Amino acid sequence: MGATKTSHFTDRQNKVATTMKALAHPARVAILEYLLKADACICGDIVNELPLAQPTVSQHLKELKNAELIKGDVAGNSICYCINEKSLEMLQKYFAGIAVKLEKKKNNCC
Amino acid sequence: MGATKTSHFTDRQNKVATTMKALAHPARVAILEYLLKADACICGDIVNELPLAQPTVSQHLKELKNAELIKGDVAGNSICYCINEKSLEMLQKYFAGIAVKLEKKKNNCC
DNA sequence: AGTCTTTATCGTAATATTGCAATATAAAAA
DNA sequence: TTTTTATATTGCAATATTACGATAAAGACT
Repeated sequence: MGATKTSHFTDRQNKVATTMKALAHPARVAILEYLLKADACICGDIVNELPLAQPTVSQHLKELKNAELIKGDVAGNSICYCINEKSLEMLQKYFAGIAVKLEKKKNNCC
Repeated sequence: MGATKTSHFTDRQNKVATTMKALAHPARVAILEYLLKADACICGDIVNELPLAQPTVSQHLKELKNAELIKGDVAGNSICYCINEKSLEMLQKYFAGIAVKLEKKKNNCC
């Protein structure tokens, strides 16, 4: 074994897990936070910002893109990566929903 | 190589990534959602709920506990696992903060 | 005491992730 | 067209994760 048994869980649970996995590495968190505060979003800037080699950063960008957390537009010679607002809005709502449910529960256990 | 270069990132970025990693598996998302809706929080119930063997579930529970997303109290013979509200509140605020920053940016790029 | 029930841990095989050097690709500049 | 610049891909070694059978540990119940 060793592979995640995705088929046994709901699409929703797999989607959440996949999105979380994309943020389960400090480099990818750093990329997201950089895109959030920077004016530009050129790949080269991100590579310069991070303490990792260019191929490694490229791989992390690919994973963020696969998870639809960012999108990349060709800008002449380079690529402009930007945050995909929809996915982050989804995450925000997911945790806001959890907070509401927790509020309703009000520690009625443990 | 193969190990994450945590030392090159901020404590905050590593903390976020670690918390996300704990939710980067559908079984752990399912556990969280079960604890959110269930009245009880006994380990055995979780094992019955999930399509995985008992040792596997135990391992996932341990990871959620290490990430401080849940806590486990001994209840006689069994263990009562509950959601750690503080960590989920932290996550909710993290994504709410991102949403605010995105609002301010208002798509001024790409 | 012995037995049952519940949960954790160990050991290990299968698979996935991380990181980077080397190389490929493709548009821009000369 | 050649060269430079920017990014992606390939290949591979090191490490981490996932899953589970076997077994251990610890409280509950005769």
